[in-house]
Amino acid sequence: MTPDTVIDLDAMRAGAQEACALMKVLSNPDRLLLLCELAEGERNVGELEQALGIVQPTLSQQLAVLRAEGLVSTRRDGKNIHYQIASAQALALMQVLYTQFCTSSKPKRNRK
Amino acid sequence: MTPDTVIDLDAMRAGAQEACALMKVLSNPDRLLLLCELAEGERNVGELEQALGIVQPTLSQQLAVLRAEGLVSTRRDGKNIHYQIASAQALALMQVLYTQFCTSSKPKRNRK
DNA sequence: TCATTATTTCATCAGACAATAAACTATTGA
DNA sequence: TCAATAGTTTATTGTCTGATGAAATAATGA
Repeated sequence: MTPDTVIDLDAMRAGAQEACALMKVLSNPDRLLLLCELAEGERNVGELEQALGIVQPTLSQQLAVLRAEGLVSTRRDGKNIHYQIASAQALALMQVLYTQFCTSSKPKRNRK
Repeated sequence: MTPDTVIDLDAMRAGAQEACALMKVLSNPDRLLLLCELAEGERNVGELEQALGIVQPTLSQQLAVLRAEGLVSTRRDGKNIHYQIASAQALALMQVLYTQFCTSSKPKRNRK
């Protein structure tokens, strides 16, 4: 009875839902910067704070979001907690974003 | 006076801001589906409604968002308004999302 | 001009998100 | 055990988003 299109729709919706979840996490400049930084290697919270200039509680809050969504994983080393990217999909997306927004035309944007 | 890192940060922030704007638009399942559908070619509103099963006002509202962000453009033909994708960046992203979330494992999608 | 079809806009309300401050937990070293 | 450092959690509040229903606009054909 139900036509193919309905089946298709369900599959599409499921995919969209999943993709959307990732988009949501990436739709915050701080989180984007965090992933950018982490894309270059493991960092602890202090390093992230210093490199990106995000105030501590905000930073921690956004890291919590990344953790909750499984985009990063952590490793404790004494007082410090080291973060690293844990999602191949996120990494793939970040790569595209990088080539689209950080390398294209714009020569050397030096503002201010 | 201001160290290099600050310059870099500004550039990074600018890029993140821009990328973030696109992520925001993509972080809604309906909009994702709309772009998915449009990625296959021009469609008018009625076709989109039928293909995706999104109720009219919501559909129109989300199309308005896509328009406002310049991700789609329109063309009127009598009573109908045809939509098409107008952003190369969006298209690039959609492609990655498609391979990441729609091709893996899941069977083939053969629409109507 | 009037009715109809196609689409958009407006208004309302509930739920999600972000910035900030304050409190809390864990680890190390004295 | 106490103080200090590194990070996280909680609470508050203002803002943004999205779903929905109702009204408005545009084009066509009778």
